[in-house]
Amino acid sequence: MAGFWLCKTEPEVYSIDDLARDRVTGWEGVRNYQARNFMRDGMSPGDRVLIYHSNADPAGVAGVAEVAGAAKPDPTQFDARSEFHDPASTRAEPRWLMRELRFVERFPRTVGIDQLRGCAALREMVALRKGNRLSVTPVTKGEFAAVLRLAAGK
DNA sequence: GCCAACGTTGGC
DNA sequence: GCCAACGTTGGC
Repeated sequence: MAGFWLCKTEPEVYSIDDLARDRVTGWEGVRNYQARNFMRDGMSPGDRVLIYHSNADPAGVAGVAEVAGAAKPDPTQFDARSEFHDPASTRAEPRWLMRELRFVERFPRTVGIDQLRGCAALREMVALRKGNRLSVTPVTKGEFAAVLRLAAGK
């Protein structure tokens, strides 16, 4: 049974269009334990991922990716020049993990946060809950389908 | 730029 | 283990 997720990204840093160009990318820079655990223990190859543009105009879900590989150490944690460098992490016991994500589709128009909040089927979606800041959150099958319907203008 | 909400850090 | 201080997120 495939799973469904939502990953946030700031499009000025890395957008769905960048993913469309790259086709596959390592989803680096996740530095929150709960989000890491979702990537490590929750995700499986083939899972579908809503790509959410945060700090953006418009903010909202811009497209879909899929999980393309096993969890592996995020190389930026070992890079002293990276903003994601973690001097407390070791190669023997890496603290931070990432997944490869593969581009699936870009929506014709970003499904804005107002549309998401206005959709009854998304009322319980973790990413929309008050105060939620996790960059990786689970999505139900029904929620995923509802976002695709909004993207299709239905 | 503001600020609510939340996670992390570190002194004790 | 508590919790105040601090840093970050992200919508507006």
